[in-house]
Amino acid sequence: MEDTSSRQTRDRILHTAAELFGQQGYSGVSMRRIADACEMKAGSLYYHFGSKDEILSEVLNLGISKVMAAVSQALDELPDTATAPEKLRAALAGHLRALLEYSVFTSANVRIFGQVPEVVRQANLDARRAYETLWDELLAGFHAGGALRADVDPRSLRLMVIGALNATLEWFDPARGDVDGLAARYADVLSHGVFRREGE
Amino acid sequence: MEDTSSRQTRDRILHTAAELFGQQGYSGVSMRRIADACEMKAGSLYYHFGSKDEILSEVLNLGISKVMAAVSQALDELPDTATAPEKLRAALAGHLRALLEYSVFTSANVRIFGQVPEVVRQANLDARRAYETLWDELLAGFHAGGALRADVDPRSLRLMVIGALNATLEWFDPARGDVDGLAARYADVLSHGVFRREGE
DNA sequence: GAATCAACCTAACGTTTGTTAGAGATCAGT
DNA sequence: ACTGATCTCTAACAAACGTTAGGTTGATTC
Repeated sequence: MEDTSSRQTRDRILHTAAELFGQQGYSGVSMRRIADACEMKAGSLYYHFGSKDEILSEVLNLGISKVMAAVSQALDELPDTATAPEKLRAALAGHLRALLEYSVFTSANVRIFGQVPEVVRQANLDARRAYETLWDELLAGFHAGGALRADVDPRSLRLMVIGALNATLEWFDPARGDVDGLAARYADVLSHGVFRREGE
Repeated sequence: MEDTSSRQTRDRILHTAAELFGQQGYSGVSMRRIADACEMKAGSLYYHFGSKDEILSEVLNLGISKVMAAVSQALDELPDTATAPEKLRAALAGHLRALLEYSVFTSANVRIFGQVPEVVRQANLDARRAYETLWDELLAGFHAGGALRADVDPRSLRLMVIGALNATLEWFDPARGDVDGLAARYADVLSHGVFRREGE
């Protein structure tokens, strides 16, 4: 990735568009608003992108690749001796950091994917499936290793976990709370449940 | 609530708008599209509603009141002898039934609340707070009764639970799965966690 | 049967939408 | 100083937007 001035404005457009899409929805944001926020005119956007859909598509794809990289890295940094609960917590933290801390693309993806034109949604599905596979393999490892309870389906668990994480976007403010602490609490509840055990 | 013919088309407009808003976002749906789906002309909508925002506002408020009624009823139908896990499961089932099975208003609310004009969001906040209080009281009851683990904060738990439930909207298809079963699995994971206990 | 009313339609308003063509600006290489 | 490429602007296009005023319809009331 070269770092020309053209590339910089291109990135700025994508970053701005992701922010606005996440706040107001796809149709709620016009090309002129994006251009305004980039201190440009609407027509100039078309030098860098062929259409509004093309911006959206790139925003969505970036969203998945960022969160996928974050989770992969979090898992890679773990020692080989890490237990299943430790791996789970690391993966949660990776996902939450991308979602809440540094990736407007990931948060935009989560927020607007459901209301995006069919064509663009299709173009994002491959990336999404790859990310889901990452999780499925992690959870399948837990399952195969006997760490998971036998009556917990790994695939359903993936949907539940990722869903629960994505929902934090609606209320968690990273400026007022610690993301890693949040991940730890989620991992704890998921691992051990919320109710006191008998005999405690 | 009288059942005049005017009231019926009014309800039809609200129902249709909720469906479309949930699928395409608020700005993604025009008055003409709503009117089309209702077999009317756009201008006629203004006989029943003062503006598009007014439709949206009513959709959002209906969404909360429906899910609140569903959870209240699910809890009321429980015998007084019900345990904390049983109450939790009943509340989850009520929320999920409204969200996934019969209330397009609730699902629309969950999907678009984050990207709605400021004024309309404010107008929905009172209802939302009332619903949150319902959950807070339930969980505070668990806490006071000693059912909850001491290191689990009831308020954080509420955010986690409702978020996890709302996220099912993105993948669960009520035509292909059993909502009560889903609620049972969620309640089970939340209650006891996903990992095998030592000594099992 | 004339008058009244609720419910809907028609036709238009001013604005905003995504997009395009072509004209300017900026700057590096010669 | 000139050329060419790169980047942005201006100005406009047709279409769609939310909204409104006034007319048409069919049923109800006197």
